[in-house]
Amino acid sequence: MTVEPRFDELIHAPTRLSIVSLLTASEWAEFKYLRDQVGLTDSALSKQLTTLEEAGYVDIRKAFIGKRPRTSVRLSARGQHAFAGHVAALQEIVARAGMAVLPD
Amino acid sequence: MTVEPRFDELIHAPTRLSIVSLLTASEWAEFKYLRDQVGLTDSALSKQLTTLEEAGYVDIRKAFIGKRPRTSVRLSARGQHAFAGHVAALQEIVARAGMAVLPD
DNA sequence: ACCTGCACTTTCCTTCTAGGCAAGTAGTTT
DNA sequence: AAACTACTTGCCTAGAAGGAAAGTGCAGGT
Repeated sequence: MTVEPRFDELIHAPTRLSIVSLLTASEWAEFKYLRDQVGLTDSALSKQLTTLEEAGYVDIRKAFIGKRPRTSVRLSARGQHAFAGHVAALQEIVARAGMAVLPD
Repeated sequence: MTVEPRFDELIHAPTRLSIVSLLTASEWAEFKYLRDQVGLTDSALSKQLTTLEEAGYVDIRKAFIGKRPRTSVRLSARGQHAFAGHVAALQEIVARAGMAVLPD
């Protein structure tokens, strides 16, 4: 169950970090939901999802709910693994940091 | 001892994150040491340190060791606090992320 | 006095990225 | 046919990062 720490620049970027972390919490997440949670425009989110998809980190499902299209996204196995690796890398950084005297 | 989580974009950026985390581990760190650890050119590091100094996150000491100038850097109290807050924010993100089934 | 070297700093330049807006696409409803 | 929903793509701008090279200040050698 040991995950090799691997700092992932693609995941690290603030917006994608929030997108990915939202996705770990859910199975399929809808486009509008993500857009509102991360606070992006449709276009910006669309591009980030494309970036994540091209990296193989997310699966994108375009389904019809009734007669309206719905785009949903989830982390792929690769994406989950990359996220876990990135978190491990961050934890390593924090661990190396002495976590010394913190002035309150 | 509770640190309020506060995502800090300035600290989050990869190079500065590594600089700051190196600084938490030491008291005063020398320019050359930092430069080699983070793998930057002199100019790039100099600029990052200026950025951190302007944010009030580091103290920069220019002393003469023998007759040669030595620039050393350390985290300021502000910098330590900001780093701790950022780490707390990251931990919150990780905590919210279900940390679900990780395929090995 | 002059030139070189060290230890950075600053300037200039290129590249990359993110995000907004507006236009485009496709199917749907009125 | 026009408008609307749900995105996607193209165009553009602004900001950030980093390298190369020139600049600064002090020290030592010739």
